[in-house]
Amino acid sequence: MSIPTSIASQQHDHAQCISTAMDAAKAVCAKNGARLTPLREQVFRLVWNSHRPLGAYALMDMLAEQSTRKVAPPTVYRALEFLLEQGLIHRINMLNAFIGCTHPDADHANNFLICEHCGVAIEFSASPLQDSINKTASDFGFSISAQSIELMGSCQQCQESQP
Amino acid sequence: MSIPTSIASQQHDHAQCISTAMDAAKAVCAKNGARLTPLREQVFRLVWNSHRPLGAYALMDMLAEQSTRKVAPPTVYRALEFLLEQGLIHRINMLNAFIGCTHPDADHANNFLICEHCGVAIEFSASPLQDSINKTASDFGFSISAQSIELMGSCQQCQESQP
DNA sequence: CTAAAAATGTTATATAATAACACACCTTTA
DNA sequence: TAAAGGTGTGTTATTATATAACATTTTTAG
Repeated sequence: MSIPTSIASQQHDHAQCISTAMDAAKAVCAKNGARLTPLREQVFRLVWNSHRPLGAYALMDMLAEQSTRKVAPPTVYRALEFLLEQGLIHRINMLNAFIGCTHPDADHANNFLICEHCGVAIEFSASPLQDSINKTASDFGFSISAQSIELMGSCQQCQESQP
Repeated sequence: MSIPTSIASQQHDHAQCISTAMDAAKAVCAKNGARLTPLREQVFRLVWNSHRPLGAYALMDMLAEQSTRKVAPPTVYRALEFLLEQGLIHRINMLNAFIGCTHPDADHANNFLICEHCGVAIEFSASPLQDSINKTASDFGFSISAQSIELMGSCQQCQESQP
């Protein structure tokens, strides 16, 4: 498990959280020779403003608010595409939404627990799960190029507060 | 593994395949006191016409072809919603598309291998995988209400024929 | 038979994503 | 330095996916 549950509780230092993500992002881009332009960084920060997946149009509205100038869909989609390519964010397919990757350097498990009450998504990786996935694919002679594992439900706190 | 790989090969008796699915669907609806109306059955058959996930608008076009009358989106979306509720089809989130469920009576694992070359999607279930999923959720105190496991890649035959 | 419920038809609209082309800013190099 | 090419962004239009809201028909239940 790569992420402590406390993230879901909003009881963590989120400024620190963003700062760490920002540093990691810069390192990744430097390593890849990719340019984290001001626009891309702005979108990245917006994505990281919460631990909730955000839709492209929500991000676009936030961008527009921040920059006074009009912002069109391709602007945000291109930034998102770049961030996805660099492995700095993930797309949550069940929600058509995007969320910051919490371990951009490690293996890219891309597994999520998503709370349908508070909206928080927690990225996790678990070796036995991945082993099982790989074994299944192997049994079918299937070669995996991308995997999406999304578990929708209720996080611990929402279960406790909404009985 | 609930589905033989041979399904992917299109070397199976697909008429039989549809017929079996149709019988199972009728049984499920009977059990649930749900009405498999002509329209819903028509959509179900269209979904089952291949082992490839089909988009709602593709299904709509097929419906329109079959029925001479004009068909609007809500028509097909409502039928799809019904079939989803009854567990007779699944939605592939990575593709915004729908596919027939190959084991509508059993537990609903909802796990897919999807070939990006031939488009065939194979539903599978694997106990160790599910155990691992459940353990992860349990570790986080997370209660799962819906799960989506989609593995995109290349099936055995496509790997062999496209080296 | 009649009222309520369920299903379908119909029109409009919301939401998500991309295509196509223009322009600006580099950097390379001739 | 100027031309050429690449990359990133702006802009407009369009495509793709999905739902809201209300009218009408069909089915079921009392």
